[in-house]
Amino acid sequence: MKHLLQDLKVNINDKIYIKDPESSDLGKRIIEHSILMIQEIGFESFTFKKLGEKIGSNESSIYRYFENKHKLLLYLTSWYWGWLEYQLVFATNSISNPEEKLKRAIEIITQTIKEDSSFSHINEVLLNKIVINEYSKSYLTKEVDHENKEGYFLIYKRLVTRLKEMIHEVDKKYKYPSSLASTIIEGALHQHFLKEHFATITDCSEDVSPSTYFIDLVFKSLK
Amino acid sequence: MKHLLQDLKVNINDKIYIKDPESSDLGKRIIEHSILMIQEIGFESFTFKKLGEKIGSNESSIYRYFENKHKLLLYLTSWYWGWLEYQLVFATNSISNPEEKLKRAIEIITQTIKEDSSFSHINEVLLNKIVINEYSKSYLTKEVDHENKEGYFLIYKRLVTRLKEMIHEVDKKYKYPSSLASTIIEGALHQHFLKEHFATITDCSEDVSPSTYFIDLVFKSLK
DNA sequence: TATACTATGATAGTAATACTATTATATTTG
DNA sequence: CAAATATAATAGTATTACTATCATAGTATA
Repeated sequence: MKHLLQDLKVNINDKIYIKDPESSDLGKRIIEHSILMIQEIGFESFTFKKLGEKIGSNESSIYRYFENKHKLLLYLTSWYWGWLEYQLVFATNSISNPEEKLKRAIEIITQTIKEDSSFSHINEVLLNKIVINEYSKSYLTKEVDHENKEGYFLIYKRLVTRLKEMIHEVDKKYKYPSSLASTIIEGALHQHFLKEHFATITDCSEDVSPSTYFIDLVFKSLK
Repeated sequence: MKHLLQDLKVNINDKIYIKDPESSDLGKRIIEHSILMIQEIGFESFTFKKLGEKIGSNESSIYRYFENKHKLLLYLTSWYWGWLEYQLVFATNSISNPEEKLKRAIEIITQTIKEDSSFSHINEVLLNKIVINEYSKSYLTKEVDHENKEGYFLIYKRLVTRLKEMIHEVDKKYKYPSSLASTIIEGALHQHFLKEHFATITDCSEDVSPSTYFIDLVFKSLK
């Protein structure tokens, strides 16, 4: 799979950035080190000034790529969802049995990302952790309706819709395929968070993965 | 019910505040107007200075009640979960049939808060909206483990645990009662958010309430 | 009734944040 | 080689998130 993904470019809404970070060396360093830094100190403490110092560049140069750190977060999380969508399509495309296909899809979506894949400057393991800890902040804002109209959440919504369609294929009479799909995707992030920080209110642990729980939940609901 | 609740005081961890806002007129105005203001302009734009201006008081006086706006958010959301816990216990206490009890519990937890109840200075309708839009931000921080140890999320975790126990009473063999309980509570907030802002990825709407969806989901999973 | 204590308010000040603007310099391209 | 472009350096602004100090009004107490 690695070499196939090598040349894949996740297509991100170009209103999210001012200058495409994939188009230059500095841009790639911004992406690479913003992931490391946000994971390390958290999104609230992260600033363009600190990032500039880290990559031996200047605050003002980073502002030429992204309007502000909120847009950078939208970029990173869009990239993540786009990457996950690719994993999903790639892994399920050849499966014809709808139950098997859905099961595999849930596994992909709820898994803990374990190893680095082929994008040299993007660490998906850390990016997954950032999504768990920060994704909600990208849409829980007063600007969400406007940003949604601009298409900033398109990749995420497309992923939910893909999952919804797989659910529908398994049970055409099930009444809440969209809600179930959005519950799986958001709920998986939440269970991963609970596992790390509020272990008493989840059954997920070293031994029980969110995948196991969600597969059980979904297949009991269908048919 | 109203007069019964009248004298109820939600018991909040006293490390969350410096001075109990329930103990003075200024304190109550801080709570009342912070709810109005956070709902109006969002938590990010909300500042103690603006709040001071609104209530004809001073920034420095508000700092005598809360260390910072994060702690104020913890206070407001703890109050909300405490209030909801009371609603839950009150409404389900007399029900002996476990299925009925659980069904009623899910209804309480996933409902849209519709009318003002008896707390004169606290608007639960707006507070519910704040919880939907801002609650995640209170725990998606780098300080979460420390604050959890201090007991800042106790009421929330207790509510999840109560729901978990009700699930367990319905199906003692079900393997994921905690995860299911936390999924319902977090998922309900999420579905309410989607209904308002991302209607295409939910089945919840004017006609279909999150309650309907979650009751279906839960009872199909049990027994 | 004097005084002491408490709550609140007013003012000032600080470091950091989140930018914008301008100018300088290095690199690429035509 | 000139021109265009990218990046870096520097400076400056308004706002935020506080802390500290002092003044004052009201209440409790001796």
